[in-house]
Amino acid sequence: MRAPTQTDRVFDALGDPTRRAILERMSKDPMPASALVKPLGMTLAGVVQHLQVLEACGLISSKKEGRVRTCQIQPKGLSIAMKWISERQAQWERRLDALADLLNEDDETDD
Amino acid sequence: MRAPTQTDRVFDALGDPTRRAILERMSKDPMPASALVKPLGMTLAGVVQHLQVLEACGLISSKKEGRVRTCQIQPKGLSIAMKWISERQAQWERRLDALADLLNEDDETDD
DNA sequence: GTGATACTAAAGTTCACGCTTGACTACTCC
DNA sequence: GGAGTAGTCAAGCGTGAACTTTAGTATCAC
Repeated sequence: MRAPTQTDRVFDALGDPTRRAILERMSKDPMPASALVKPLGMTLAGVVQHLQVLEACGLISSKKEGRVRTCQIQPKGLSIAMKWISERQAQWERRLDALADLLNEDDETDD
Repeated sequence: MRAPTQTDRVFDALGDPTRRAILERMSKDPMPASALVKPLGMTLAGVVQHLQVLEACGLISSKKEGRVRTCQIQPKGLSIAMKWISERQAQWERRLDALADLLNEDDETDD
């Protein structure tokens, strides 16, 4: 219903194993779409659709020279996912800390 | 075709916005499934299906007491996703470093 | 016991997503 | 120019996933 945030789009993109495989290859080297056809065992059109999703959410960028479009990872996109995860972890740790404080207070009142 | 790894399962789970909403709430406080019915606007059965996915991949854990099953975040699950992301970022940075080294070598031979 | 709550399990529906196909454009090389 | 390559676009197909519904079990409160 509500418009998807960039975090939504990034996690949606990362949710597909083929797209993660693309990112794994691209984090080693930039490459054109056609280079992914054989390793992924899929048509060029299929590959391109994945690349569009990855580019739309900022996980990769691409530049067309002549007839070949070269794509490369955009680390900033990954850090959006990173941020969401570490926020959840931080929240959980804050909760544990608060719990510990509560227990300490009980100890003190016990004295 | 090949069996999904835990990383696959974690990212698949995180790919759904409803499941991320569940994790956001649970990182503040543990809660039973029924507590999510109203905020998510969905039947209990639907909520439980999401919780099963989250538990199967290790993102949450649950314990049943009486008739209520209380769930809480399992930070270890999140760190699996974290690891994958930082590996990609590290790979990309290594690539940039190698590129920089190459340029430096060229500079030296220019002297 | 009765009724309400909290969950479980199975089956059915619906719709979005991943992928292919086919037709097209643009560039490169002979 | 012609042949082959790289990519784009639109349409369509099939499957899986996110729900719901229905029916059941177990627990709590009275």
